Amino acid sequence: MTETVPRPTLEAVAARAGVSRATVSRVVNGADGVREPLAERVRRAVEELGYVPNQAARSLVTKRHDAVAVVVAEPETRVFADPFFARQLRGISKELTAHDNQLVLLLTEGRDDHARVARYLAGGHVDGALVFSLHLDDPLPELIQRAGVPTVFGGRPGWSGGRDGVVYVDSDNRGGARDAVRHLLGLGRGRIAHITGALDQTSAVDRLDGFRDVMVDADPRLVVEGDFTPAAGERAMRELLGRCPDLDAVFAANDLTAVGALRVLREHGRRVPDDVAVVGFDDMLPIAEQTDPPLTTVRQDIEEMGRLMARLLLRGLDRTAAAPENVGGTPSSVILPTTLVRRASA
Amino acid sequence: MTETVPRPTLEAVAARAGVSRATVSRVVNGADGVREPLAERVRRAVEELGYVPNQAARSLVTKRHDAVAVVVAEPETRVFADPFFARQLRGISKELTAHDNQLVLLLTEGRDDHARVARYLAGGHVDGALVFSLHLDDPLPELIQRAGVPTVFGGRPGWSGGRDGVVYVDSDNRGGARDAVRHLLGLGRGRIAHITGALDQTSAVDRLDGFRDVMVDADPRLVVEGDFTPAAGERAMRELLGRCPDLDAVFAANDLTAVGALRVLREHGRRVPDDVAVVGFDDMLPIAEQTDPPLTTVRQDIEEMGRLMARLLLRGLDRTAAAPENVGGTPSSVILPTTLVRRASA
DNA sequence: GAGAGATCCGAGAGCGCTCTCACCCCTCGG
DNA sequence: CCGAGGGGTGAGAGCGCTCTCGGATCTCTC
Repeated sequence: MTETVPRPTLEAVAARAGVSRATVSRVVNGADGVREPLAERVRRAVEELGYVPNQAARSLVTKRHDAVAVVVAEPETRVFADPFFARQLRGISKELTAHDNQLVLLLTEGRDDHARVARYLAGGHVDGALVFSLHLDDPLPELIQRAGVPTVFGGRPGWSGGRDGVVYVDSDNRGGARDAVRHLLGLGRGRIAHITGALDQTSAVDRLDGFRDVMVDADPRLVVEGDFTPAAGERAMRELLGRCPDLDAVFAANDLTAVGALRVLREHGRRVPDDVAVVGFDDMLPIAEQTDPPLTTVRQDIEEMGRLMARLLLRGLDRTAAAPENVGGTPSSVILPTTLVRRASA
Repeated sequence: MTETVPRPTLEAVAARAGVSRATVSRVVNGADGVREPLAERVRRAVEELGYVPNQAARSLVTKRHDAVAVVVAEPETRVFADPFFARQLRGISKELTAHDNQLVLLLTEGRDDHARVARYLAGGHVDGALVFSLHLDDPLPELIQRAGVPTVFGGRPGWSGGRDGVVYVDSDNRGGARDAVRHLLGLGRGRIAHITGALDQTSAVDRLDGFRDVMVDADPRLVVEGDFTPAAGERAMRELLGRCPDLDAVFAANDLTAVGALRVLREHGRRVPDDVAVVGFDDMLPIAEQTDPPLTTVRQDIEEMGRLMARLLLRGLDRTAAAPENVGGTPSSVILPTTLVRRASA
């Protein structure tokens, strides 16, 4: 299991190179102002001793950690079942790595865990936080704000906290939903149903709003609440078929929901898209391509969302102060556009 | 974006409570030896000032971080595509959280990144590391060992490093494979093919060995190399059908591979299991249940593997020294049993 | 009621690093 | 050839915490 060995300190390197700690520090941190022969001697000493700076000591004085926490405020079962998260995480990871920042993943294990997370953030382990998938009644943003940790949210938090400094990255959920429904209308469909996502999340609410924007006086029985899972899609679809057997289109709050809906439609012998057209949301690959028929859906660039979240945070931390695009001071929220992807289901 | 505010220090709390730093430290760390009225005063001061200990300062002296790195030595595309990883991570996360340890996720972005990871581990950010999904030629274990970080591997590393202290958690891949093939034999199948996993990983090699244990003199044309992906499953299945149209069973190195194989079998009009029986490996839910027909497969408890990895590491770090099961000194590797799950495909 | 022993608390050193500031030496202009 | 100026280097303080150790206080016991 490889035992831990006492590491050489700056002091040791200094002694070996016959210089002061300050000089070694300068060389190690790439500051100039050390003449070449000396610098070389220091580098050799570092090499020979296998010196690696102690981060704890360093952060103690610099108050920087070069680490960012990613908080997923979701029951973990969902986190991993939903590829959405993975994509976003990937974007984040790329961006952070590019700026030499570490990613500290904080998974919450149920509600009580929020306090633990807040404690961790307040403990000064990380320079900032990226928070995902908040629910409306979630105490986390409140706690984080109190902890005073710079934060960027993924998805518009349904909460303003009285402060206007809340920064988030979101897709244009409402606009995307409108596009989806308009597309169905354009196909000549009139009885369009909507299976919502979990309505305690703003993304679900926004998509529902988009649906209603277009279907101003839709039959209320055509809207059924879901929760973004395939299981909910199935349940909701069954309910819809029972209530309104004459429906000719379904706009599902996401692709997973659509998958569930497709399954039930097939079960009931409804042909897609001939009898019922189906549109999803997310363009979650490869799922969206492999359904039968392949799913028409609203694409959002999830990885880009992640990347952007990280970039906004780092910018706020002055990490990329030198970057050319970094004019204009404090970062503000970003809404990414969506695009309709036509496949066979609608 | 919530600006960072100077945090109160131990000193401040001590001043407010009218005691020494030492006393506050004792109270905060739950050490006994502080009389109740005083302790209460300290707790109030902590509360009022919103004091949270500075971790950097703390680790500087204790040399503990209560954090563990999880290193995934896999091109990230695969990491997230494969639910395997998610399960294991979940087990790890649970166990770590239960012992108040943080999970630091290190994703490697290509080969060069190994150096970055090694540097991070050597930097003394974490108390130990959990490393996954190694490939045979991977330089990472070597680097990690040199960094002197206690480590537990997920899956037997195909590398011993000359030291015998390597600890890992693995499934009984070879035994599981034997069970799968014997099951097919028991079904009266004689022409059993095997689609391997990525043969630069020990799990794939072990499963192949298990296959050969039972099919001692199998037609070598019945073994095709894959890489654990559905795409490879399709390709390999096509090749197999071309080479040996008379095959009557397939043992796939994992469920994803089996999914690909099933697709191609259907395409070619072979009925499963009537014409060709198929067995997978992993019992990856829900995939394994939702294939058509539902997949017979070899189950391994992936989450438990993760949990166990974390437990072994923490034990090695003396975190759980008081735990009753913790007799017997240095932890050693664990091989978890597998079980055959019979569904419809074989 | 006094001494021994246990208990509680505070002073202070030190973890490994960064960063300021003062000092030294080297160079160059007059 | 001497003094001013500037760049290179080192001394030392201090980041916020833990932990040892000695002294003060308390509790018994006879």
